[in-house]
Amino acid sequence: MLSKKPRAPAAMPDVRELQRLDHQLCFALYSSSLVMTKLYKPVLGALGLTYPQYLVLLALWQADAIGVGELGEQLYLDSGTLTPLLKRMETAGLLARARAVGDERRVIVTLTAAGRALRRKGEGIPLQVARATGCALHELSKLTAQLQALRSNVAGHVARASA
Amino acid sequence: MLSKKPRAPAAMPDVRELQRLDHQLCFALYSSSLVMTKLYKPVLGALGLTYPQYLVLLALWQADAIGVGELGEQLYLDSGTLTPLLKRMETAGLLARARAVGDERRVIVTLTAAGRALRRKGEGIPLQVARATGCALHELSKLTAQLQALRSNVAGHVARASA
DNA sequence: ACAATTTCAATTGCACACAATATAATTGCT
DNA sequence: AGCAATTATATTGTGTGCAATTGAAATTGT
Repeated sequence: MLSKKPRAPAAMPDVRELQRLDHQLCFALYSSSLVMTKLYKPVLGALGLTYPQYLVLLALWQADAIGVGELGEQLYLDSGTLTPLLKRMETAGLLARARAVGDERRVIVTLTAAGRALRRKGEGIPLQVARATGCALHELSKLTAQLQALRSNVAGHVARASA
Repeated sequence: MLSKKPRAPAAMPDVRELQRLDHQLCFALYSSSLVMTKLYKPVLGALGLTYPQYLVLLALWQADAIGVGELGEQLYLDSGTLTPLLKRMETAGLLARARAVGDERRVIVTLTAAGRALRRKGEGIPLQVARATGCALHELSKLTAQLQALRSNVAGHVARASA
C-alpha cells in the first residue's frame, strides 16, 4: 500500500466548480443591481435624485404619510440608512419629517408639493429603463416575480436565523 | 359641453401602475441583493470576511496574480472601491499588492497562503446558501443565467450611453 | 527624441448600508 | 401609581460604491 496516495481525484472538482464566480447567484444579483443603478443614474440625476431616494418616492407616492419603520420594512432598509437619507430629501424640499401626534417615538414622513410633483416627471422612467434591458415586458415581470419569491424565502431564513 | 371635463380616465392608471414599487425589476434586484448579503454575513463573518471581500477571493481563487483593473472588470467595481478594500485584505494577511515589473502603473494582487487556505474553509458556503434560498439547484442556475444575460444587456447600454 | 495623449491606480468627497449603541416614549405588570 | 421591559428613531463607527481629480508611467504621433 502507498502511504502518500493522493486524495480521490473525482471528489474535488464538484465542490470547486461551485466556487466559480459565474456560478454564484448572489454575484449575479449583486452585479446586476450595481449595473442597473448605473443605468438609472443619469435619468435620476436629472431629477436631482439618487437611486435609494427614488425608491423612497416610489413608496410614498403609493402611500404617503407613513413612519420611518414602515418605510424601512417596504424598502428593506433600517433607520441607520433612512434617517440621514430622509434628512437629505427634507433639505432638498421633497418631504417633511414630523413626530406622530399620538406617539412621540414615531416619525411620520410626508411628501411636499415638490415631492408629489416629481411623480409626473418620473412617469417615463419605468418604460425607459425597461427598454434599456433589451427584454420583453412580460419577461421582466416574470423575472421580477421570481426575485420577489427568492427574496421572500431568504428573508424568512434570515429572520429565523436571528430569532 | 362641459368646460371642466376630467382627463380621459383610462389613460392614467397604466402609467401609474408602472410606478408601483413591486412592479420594479430594479427594486426586486436591489432588495434581493441586500437580503442575500444579510444571509452571507454570519457565514462570512466566521471567516473574517465581508461580502465584497469574499467576491475578491472567489475571483483570485480562479485566477491569482491579476491587476486591480482586471479584478474590477470581473467584479464590476472600480479602483475607488477596490483600492481601500484590497488594502484591508492586505492588512488582514490574505493577499499582497505589488507593482508589476514590466509596467509600474499596474498593481498585481496575489493571494498569500492564508488567502489560498480560506478556499477550503469556504467550500461549504455555496451549497449552504443555496439551501437557504429554498429553491432547487437547477432553478437557481437558470435564474443566475437570466440575470447574467440581463446584466450583459444593461452593461452594454450603459457603456454605449457614456461613449 | 520628445511632447501630447492615454492608461492605471490612488485619492477625495459624498451617499449609502448596517451593527451596535443611545435616547426617548409607550406599554405592561404589579 | 411606579417601574421594568419594549418600541421607535437617532447616532456612531466601519465598510463599501462611485464620480471626479490627481499623479505617475507608458504609448503614440510627428
